[in-house]
Amino acid sequence: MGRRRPDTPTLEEVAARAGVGRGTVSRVVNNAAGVKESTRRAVREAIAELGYVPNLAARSLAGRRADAVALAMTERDWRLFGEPFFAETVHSVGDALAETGVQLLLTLIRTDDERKRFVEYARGGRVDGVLLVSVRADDPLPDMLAEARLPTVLLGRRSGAERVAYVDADNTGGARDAVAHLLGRGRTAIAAITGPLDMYVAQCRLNGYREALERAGLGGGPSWTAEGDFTEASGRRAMAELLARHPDVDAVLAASDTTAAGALTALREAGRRVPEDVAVIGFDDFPLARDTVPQLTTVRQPMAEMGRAMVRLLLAETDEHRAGSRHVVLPTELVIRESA
Amino acid sequence: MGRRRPDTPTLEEVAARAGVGRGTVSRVVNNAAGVKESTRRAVREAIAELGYVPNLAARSLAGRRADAVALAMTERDWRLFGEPFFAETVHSVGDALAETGVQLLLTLIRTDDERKRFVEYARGGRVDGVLLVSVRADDPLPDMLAEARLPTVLLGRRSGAERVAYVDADNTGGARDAVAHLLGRGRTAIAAITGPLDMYVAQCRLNGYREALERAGLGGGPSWTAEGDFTEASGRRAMAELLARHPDVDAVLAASDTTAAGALTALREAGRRVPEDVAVIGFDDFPLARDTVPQLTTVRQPMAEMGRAMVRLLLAETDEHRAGSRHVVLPTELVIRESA
DNA sequence: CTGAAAGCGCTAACAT
DNA sequence: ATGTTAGCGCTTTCAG
Repeated sequence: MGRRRPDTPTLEEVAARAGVGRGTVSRVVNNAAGVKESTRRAVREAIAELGYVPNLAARSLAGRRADAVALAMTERDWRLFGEPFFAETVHSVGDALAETGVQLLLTLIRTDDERKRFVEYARGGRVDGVLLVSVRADDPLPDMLAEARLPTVLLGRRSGAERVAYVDADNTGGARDAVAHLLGRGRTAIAAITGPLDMYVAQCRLNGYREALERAGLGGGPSWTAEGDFTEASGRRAMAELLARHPDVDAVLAASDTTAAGALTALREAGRRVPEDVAVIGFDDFPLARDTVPQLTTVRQPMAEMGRAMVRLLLAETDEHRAGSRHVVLPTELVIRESA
Repeated sequence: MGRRRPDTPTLEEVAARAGVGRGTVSRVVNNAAGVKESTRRAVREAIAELGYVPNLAARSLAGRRADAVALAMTERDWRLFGEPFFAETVHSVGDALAETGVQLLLTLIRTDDERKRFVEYARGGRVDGVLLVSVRADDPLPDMLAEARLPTVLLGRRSGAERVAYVDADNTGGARDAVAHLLGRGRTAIAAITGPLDMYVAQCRLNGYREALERAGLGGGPSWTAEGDFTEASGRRAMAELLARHPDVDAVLAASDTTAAGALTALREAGRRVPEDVAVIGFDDFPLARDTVPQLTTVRQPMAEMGRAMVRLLLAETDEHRAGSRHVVLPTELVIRESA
């Protein structure tokens, strides 16, 4: 056996010190019912005196939870790291987890090798489950995890027929509402800057955009959309393209806050006024964007609820409760700041 | 005991299937020497057939490494998440770790409660060590970890008398070189936008700036410096302040790439030309900034080496090798793109 | 309400 | 070269 840390007291030592059995100490540590208050206090005292901290490896091994969940993201989405969407996701999941005493572990997966290693890590019992953020439709990771029978929850579906548990917003409805709003304000030359079209979320928003236009008998055609990747730079580039193709554009639906910010820059560079001349609506509505472009109309995703829902689904899978549906779609909300 | 996963084979089952003892299987799994090639192959086969994956909790408990290290960051530095510096750090640490088969876990620590929980998690034996990024001078976390005798390595010192193992760049020297370069180009009205002055890295860069000026007999005075926080927004604001105080400024040393980008924006807004009119030097030199402001002169930190050094120090502490110094200061390098 | 005892799956020493 | 054995520290029945 490897060296032990002689400065790390064990449950047994606490028990000896408190003059009780190990089982009792275990019960106290885990806040289990059925321990006389005086005993409980004595044990607590011994714990404090010895500076006892439970060995988590032993605890996992003995069969309880790992008390940790992983939030994994793949390399292609690495830039999400800098996006408010990701920051907000981590925050909301962290908040939801805080109450449960579960440690949140972020992992970045870049190569297939790392993908494999991560699955082994997870299968090894070091996490209770895995949260996956905005996975590409062709990413094998969710299936690898499912095959390993690991509780998994996706933020964002990979397709309309997603079988892994997921939490998503009503992207189609949100886009439809946004375009309907613009139409209601008299805009008719409405363009769209999409997200990466190999992501279902981007397809949904594009569909919502098209549906709203079709209902108004205004089919836009492919030249009215440009693909971006949620970043500001892509929004700027896409807007420039759209302006070149359609100088008469009078409104734009952008894939995200950040994309919208990029679009605004391009519009200003082209000497267009926002929103008088061209109205812009973006998805997300994060504080960052709100500060930067206060006049922006946005479609809000209920981030806090999404985090809560993800954690709820994951814990349900962990407990094998199967409590309710494994799929959650939350409503979006149009946030109007200024007449568009 | 809680439910076991009947679909998760154990070492023992592999041993039975391969017709060998558990010890042999363990040796094969851990690539230990001293196993006949034919046996090794037989065991590998059994492993594949059963889909065996080692239980990491059991492995840790039995005394070996946790095969994971945590990279922790505190809430105040949350915005670093979006900064290339942080992304680059994670990448370089990830690369250095990839060769060793150790899982990198990122953890965000927001409250004192989470700080405590994280220390318990780490003390619980779930990580071999902790990497800390740009800690504030007054953060208790490093000391909490040291007290728990957990291998810890800081990226960036908290002070000149740092006792915890660290990796840092020669910030004073880098700033001095940068200012010397500017002086050599005939610039004399040189301002500085610093990082948060409760961070040692910011103090060092400020000192380097002052030293270089003093050597040239050009003491700047406090009105020539403005404090930022490494973000672009702070750089823009600080530059505006400096311009208001000293319209005759002809060069600026910025705390980071990103800060420099903000300063450039402010300069452009004020109608100044860069670098003809005002030369700007930023720290870091990341691809992002290079793309955005190609004419920027920068002081480069050797990120890849920093990652390697952090991992090396951490593993040395883990192995109790105490191989060499626990403190590493790497040289910076002035990257000149255009005459300043 | 509490103590004793049986593992959890693995590693590392010790035999063979 | 390989099998056997003794724990690692904890949770959880099962008796008292």
